[in-house]
Amino acid sequence: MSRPRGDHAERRAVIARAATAVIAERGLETLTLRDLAAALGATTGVLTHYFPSKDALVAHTKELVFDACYARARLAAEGASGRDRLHAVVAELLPVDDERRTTWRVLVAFQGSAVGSAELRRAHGRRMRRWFALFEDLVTPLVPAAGGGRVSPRPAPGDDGNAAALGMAVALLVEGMAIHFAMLERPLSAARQVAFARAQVDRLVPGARRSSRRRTVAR
Amino acid sequence: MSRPRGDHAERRAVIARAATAVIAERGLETLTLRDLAAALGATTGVLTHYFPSKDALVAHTKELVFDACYARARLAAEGASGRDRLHAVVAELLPVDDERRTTWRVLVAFQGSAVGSAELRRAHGRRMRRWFALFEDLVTPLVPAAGGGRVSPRPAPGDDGNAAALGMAVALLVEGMAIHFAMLERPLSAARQVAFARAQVDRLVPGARRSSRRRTVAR
DNA sequence: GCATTACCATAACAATCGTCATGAAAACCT
DNA sequence: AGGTTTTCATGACGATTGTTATGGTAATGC
Repeated sequence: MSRPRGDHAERRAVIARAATAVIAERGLETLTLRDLAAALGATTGVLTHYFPSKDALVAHTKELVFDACYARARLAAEGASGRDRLHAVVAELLPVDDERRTTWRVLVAFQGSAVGSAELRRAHGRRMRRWFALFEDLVTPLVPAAGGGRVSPRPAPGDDGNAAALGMAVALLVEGMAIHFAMLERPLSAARQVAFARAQVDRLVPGARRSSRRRTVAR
Repeated sequence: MSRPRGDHAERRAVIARAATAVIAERGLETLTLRDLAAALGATTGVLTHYFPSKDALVAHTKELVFDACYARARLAAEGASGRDRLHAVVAELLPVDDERRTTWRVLVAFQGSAVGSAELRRAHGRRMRRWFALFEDLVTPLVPAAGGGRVSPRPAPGDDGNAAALGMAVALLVEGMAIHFAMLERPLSAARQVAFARAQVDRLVPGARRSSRRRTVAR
């Protein structure tokens, strides 16, 4: 048999990227294979060739968008440590440019489309758990005492002041801010977004005392 | 001309309530006038009689859901003051029962459908601003000093540690928690939700020192 | 009591969408 | 070079959807 001309996966990624652009602009409900093909400068024959169905195309697009967003966050976490690392990840996630703005809008569209299907809700929950685990790792070295029950004597299942709960809260707060900024008509400047997000995240994460290393190294 | 038999607005509200149930269960993209009429035990003739179009029906449903949610929050705020008031509003909003869970799921679906339309995005932004204003009111009496620039000497436009920014952050955090809990397959118990939300909100809102009035009056 | 109007079921229409079959052109392997 | 396979355009089909027209029934006003 003959080898495929181009990279099959790369071709699928190109289609998925075009799909993200169309979704961010015209929404997920009005996404049409014909419109998507037109955005690619092609016809629906391309789409049916690389994807068995529209659902498969949309699912693959969703995976790519989330994975890219998550990978970018993990990459940003490698360069620093401590609070700077948390700040770096937050700054990397915020919708400060067109690419990230479309990313968050597409994620919002996918989240909205997940309410109608238990299967999609479970997948959404799995993705959220990955975010929570990531932010738990970011927050753990910042929480003052690991097990020194300051206020809560018992290590509550998943509630009180442990690092897991704090990471979950930070993740939800950052996600909420990113979504809100991404949905704004006139985008907020990157400096405003980063300043606001850092201030609120720092409020949420303890250890702010003795943080007189004001406006630290991170540029 | 003859008078209308029943209350026209009430009939529209009944239809909108049925629409919320259908949307929370099967999603917004798959919402069909025929399905909605079947859920009402009627046919599409009812819908076309009370709404000029499907878009009008959906828009009215969205308004009703948001207004009910917002009114419930304001009502919960009337009974208490100080930090208890904030706690009461948070507990009132969390998806601790089926009704509130469907409310949040429908709100998520509407948020997702708003990404494709600049008009809907603007309406979404207006609704968010109402949430921010409400939470700013809740948080203002809790912020230590009104204008005593503790860290920020200049009153930044909307960034730093003022009550507006804090209210916005609390609103986004609460919204994020509510959405996350509402999307879970197996719902978290009301006690868990309230305990987690209060702990994180209290972490975000200053003045936690001297709050040794542990687990206060609110039941 | 009669005309009018609200209320709603029914059915048909036009448009749109995902899917699939067909076929042609280009690339690949031997 | 020839056969094979990938790649993709084209067009048609069936299903579904929002919308509209039509008609009937019951309630209301005069």
